[in-house]
Amino acid sequence: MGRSPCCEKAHTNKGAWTKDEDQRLINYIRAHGEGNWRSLPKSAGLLRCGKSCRLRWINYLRPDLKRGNFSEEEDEIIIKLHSLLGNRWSLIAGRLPGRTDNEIKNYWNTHIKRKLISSGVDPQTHRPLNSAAAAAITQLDFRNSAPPPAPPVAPPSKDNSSSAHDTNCNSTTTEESQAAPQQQREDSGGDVDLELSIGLPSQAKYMKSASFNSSSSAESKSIHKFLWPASEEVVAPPSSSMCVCRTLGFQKGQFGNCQSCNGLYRYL
DNA sequence: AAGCAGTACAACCGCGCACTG
DNA sequence: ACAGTGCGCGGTTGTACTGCT
Repeated sequence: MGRSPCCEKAHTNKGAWTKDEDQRLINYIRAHGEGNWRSLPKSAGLLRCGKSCRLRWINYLRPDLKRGNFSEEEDEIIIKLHSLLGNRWSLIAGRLPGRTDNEIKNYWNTHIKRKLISSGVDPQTHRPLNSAAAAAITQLDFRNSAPPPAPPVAPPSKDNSSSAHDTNCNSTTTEESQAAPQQQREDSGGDVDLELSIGLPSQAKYMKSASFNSSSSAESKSIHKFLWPASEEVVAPPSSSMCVCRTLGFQKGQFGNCQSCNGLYRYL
């Protein structure tokens, strides 16, 4: 049972976008807004896949994009968030206005990874490189008992990356999720200290993932912790129900006060 | 100047989830 | 409950650019 292709590949352009194509896309979105990506190319007179249009707009043409080099501060935020979230680029991008997930992902792979390695830090575990092997062995020892205190970083395989990470987050308490940053602070001489506290973003997609089967109160509390701005205290919502911040009318990715739990939440 | 290797980043691809009928 | 569709995400690839020999 195959998936229907997102577009007629035989009649679509591929590769670099021309200025004319960019202009058509910009004009169309200005007039009609974002969305309906599948039908957009035809309506806009573009011989492109809808997905390609969406990507071009989000990663390159959007007017609110901040082009140019990443600042030192942005570097630190990315490193910090990656240590907490792993390869959740879209979530990391949500904390960096004007930056896209693709941009951050590329920047990570080409700059930060190398920077961390050269300073003796494993970019996946955010631990000192020479102790990474020991950490792996330690994790193996946990396999027969409780879930290992794995670093909050997605493993390379996509199939189990999100599930492993989600499982970790779901049962993760604040102190657990801060273990890696704490380690990093010690390892990097304490130059990165954004005081970020974090838990699992309460996205329905994560709640519904195959790995999410938690029902304990502690875990259901932890899944209500959201990405927190620096220096904000993590406060779990008072009830185990879904936080209502999805209904408060925030723009996607924005932060705001949740009237239900009186906390600062990010609308996802 | 030419060739090569390394780097940067735009774009593509496949998959999973949400939504809808 | 189920299948089809659209969208978003993360991983990967392709290619232009840059620096070195």
